[in-house]
Amino acid sequence: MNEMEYKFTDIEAKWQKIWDEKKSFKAEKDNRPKYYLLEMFPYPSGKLHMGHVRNYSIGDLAARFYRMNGYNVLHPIGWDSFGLPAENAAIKNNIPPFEWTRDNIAHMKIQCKQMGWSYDWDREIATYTKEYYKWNQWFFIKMLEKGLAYKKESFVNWCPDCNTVLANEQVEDGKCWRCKSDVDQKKLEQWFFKITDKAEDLLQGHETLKDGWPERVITMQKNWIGRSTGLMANFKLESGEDFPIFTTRPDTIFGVTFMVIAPEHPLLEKINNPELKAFVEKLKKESVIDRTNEEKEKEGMDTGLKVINPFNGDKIPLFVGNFVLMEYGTGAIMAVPTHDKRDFKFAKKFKIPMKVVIDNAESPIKIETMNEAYVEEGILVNSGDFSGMKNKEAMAEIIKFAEKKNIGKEVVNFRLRDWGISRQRYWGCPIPVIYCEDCGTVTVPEKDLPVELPVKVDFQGSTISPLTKMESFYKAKCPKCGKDARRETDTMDTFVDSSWYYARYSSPNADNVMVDKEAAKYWTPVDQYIGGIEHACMHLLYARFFNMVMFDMGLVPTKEPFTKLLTQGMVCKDGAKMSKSIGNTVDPNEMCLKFGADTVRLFILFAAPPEKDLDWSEKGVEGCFRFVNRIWRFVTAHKDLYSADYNYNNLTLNSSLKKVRCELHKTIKFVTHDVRDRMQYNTAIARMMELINTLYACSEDDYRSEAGKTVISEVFNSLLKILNPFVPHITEELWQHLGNKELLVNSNWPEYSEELTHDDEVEVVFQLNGKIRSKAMVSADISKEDLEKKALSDEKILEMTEGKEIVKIILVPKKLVNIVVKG
RNA sequence: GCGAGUGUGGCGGAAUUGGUAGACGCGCUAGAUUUAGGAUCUAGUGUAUAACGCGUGGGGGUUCGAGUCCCUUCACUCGCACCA
Repeated sequence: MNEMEYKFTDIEAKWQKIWDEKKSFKAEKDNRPKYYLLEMFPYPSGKLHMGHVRNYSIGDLAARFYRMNGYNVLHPIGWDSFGLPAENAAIKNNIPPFEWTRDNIAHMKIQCKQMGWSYDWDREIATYTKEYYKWNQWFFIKMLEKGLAYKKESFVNWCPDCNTVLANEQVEDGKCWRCKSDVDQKKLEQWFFKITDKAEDLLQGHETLKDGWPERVITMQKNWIGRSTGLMANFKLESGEDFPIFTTRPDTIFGVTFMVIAPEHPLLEKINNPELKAFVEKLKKESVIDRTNEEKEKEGMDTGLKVINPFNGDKIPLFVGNFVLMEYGTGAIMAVPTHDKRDFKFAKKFKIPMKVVIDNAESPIKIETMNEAYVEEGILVNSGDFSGMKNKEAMAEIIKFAEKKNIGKEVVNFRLRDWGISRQRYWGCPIPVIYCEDCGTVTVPEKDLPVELPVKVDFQGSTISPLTKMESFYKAKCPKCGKDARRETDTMDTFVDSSWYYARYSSPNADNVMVDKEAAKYWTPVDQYIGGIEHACMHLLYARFFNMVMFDMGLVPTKEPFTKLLTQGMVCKDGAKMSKSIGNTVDPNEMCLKFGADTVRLFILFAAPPEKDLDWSEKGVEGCFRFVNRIWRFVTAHKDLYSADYNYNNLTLNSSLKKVRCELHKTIKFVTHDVRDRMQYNTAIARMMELINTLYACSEDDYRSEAGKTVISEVFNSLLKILNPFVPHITEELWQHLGNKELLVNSNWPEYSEELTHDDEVEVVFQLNGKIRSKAMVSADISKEDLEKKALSDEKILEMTEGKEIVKIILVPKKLVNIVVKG
């Protein structure tokens, strides 16, 4: 066997074992500046997929980079281990979710180590352990005490055949994915977190995040929160009863010709009309997504009731409609068909009269010829004293008028809804509440926490949560009066688990507190967070909300949990997202067996910049494998020339060695910049490939000279270090081959000399009217005058400017001379 | 529907501040080496009716100069509150 051969399997296993034994990545508090790098923790689905490989390879590169740059790096991992897939697997294969999850974690942990990711495994956490979810329960109680948790009735997708709640993704075309029966909307008592209480804070926080977060994530969150100022107008029913509605378009209030209420509106219960009742029941069955879909036919029916517009006294009909949601505003809207697309369609369908109140000065609007709503700006008409005003100005004026006349007031409204956390499922954190006939809703006392989730369960092929059938779980004593009572069998949304895990990593084993304040003070906030863009609104908003509450409680030192955020793109193949259902997945394990983890990591970092979608290509992986082999061959072939204590005293370099050295320093400069300032890893790798190409281009004789040995030594010394965060195993092995005793992971990132990055000569282009006509090599420090002279005396330029008038000359040092000519 | 993105060679992508479009890699072509294949090394590779030509989804604009800025238009992708 050739000892020069690159045996990646042995090499990778060897270094993984050494890092593990030496606990090379253990993070402990010390005097160095800390750097907390976190990737969104995985759901233990069974085995790693390429999305994981991408996410964690990006993070690992950064972690290793900051470690080499003198930071005390915290780089932890854990498992988001509650959730629906474990239940589905349990029903299908008759394995309890606990066992399924535990085994998946064990397997994926091995896989993580095989990728060479530098985690502090002593800080591993899993949300399905009682040591973790106990603090979910504790926090829930705190939220309740603060008035930030409450219970209310809310709707769920309900399959009457399976007798169970369905997630949105389990509803396909309004039918249950398992039994294909029609899905109902069922009203249930559910727990909510009052995230709307922090809506203003969440918006304000964006100010502190704007330097570290992608602009588009902030924009998405702002839109998701959807703050709008509008008018709460006091319409009245004919009976005199108050009927307030919220509108963001008070300027159109004189044009209201009908009103619409949500099918869930309580007013409907008072109307005794069997036909209407049946219709309302039908509407209630539609899912929210369908109802708000503009494509979908607008359904509605006249309730027979009339409403009075307090601004002009108009008596208008009240409809019930599927597109109005009880959750938003007051569950009722005023409809202005002439100036709202949805209202227009609805009015046409039900032949409701219309009234123009905003007119276009250039081409006046006529109702008879209107075939769509006029939603542009304009001048108010038919609007009492406000007629003639610009509609934008009228908004504020009408609100002012309403407040003075006491027929309405300015209200800030949010699109953001409170966060429903109840799940009628087994595999989640139990909600620590007991229902007593006498005392009502009673929280479980802190000393009795955690409320343990039983792990020995049998689904018996059914989708219904086993907790509801398990007496030993739901039978409880009331903590207040001691009487027999019933325990809550709903569990928490798994987003609760993932809303504070980043803080837990600072003190993962604390058994008396949720988060150790001192530890959190040192380690949090997360300096760099990395995960998919799909979490832009939900997870990232929930976590920010939790952190604000934890900040208020003094548990964490900052309001915001994640200083910088990187959203990585998807991994695609054949033009579509890699997914099991499409069947275009590539198994990371197989790739590692074929090429080694170093190559797989390198490819995934090289194929696209982190933020963009990445196209998987095995040919591309082979290309990276070639590059890794080129490094291996070059270093092993020249290792006898290396010495750790090289120096350049009294040495002069010939031009090719000078070029090698210049390329080295340029490479260090650009890689450092790309990794630290731009997080643009694909170009960093391209730079290193160029350096390897340069190394191969220089002659053996040059390398074998005294000066060459010194250059080789400097090159190896720096190159292996800058390559290390990308391909940690092979570089560590080569580093050892060179005779170094210290681990490369403990070495420092190399410095570069700015002076050495400068070329003696640069190529400058000569343009005529912006088009390149000639090029020349010039000394890098040529004066402007000389450069201009050189351009004007260039043969090609002389030829082409002959007989023409030179109007202007533009000079960009080291780049170009542009001569502007006339005629 | 609402919200957010992306369009550059045969392909993945590069171009950091408006300044040489196509770095780097894949693929392809030729050569060297090899019994052959593979591997490796070297050279070439946007297009072309070969010109002071054309070229960053299409059209228009600003500028000495536009992939980059502005207007407009088309196509595709992702998220939407019980998947995580």
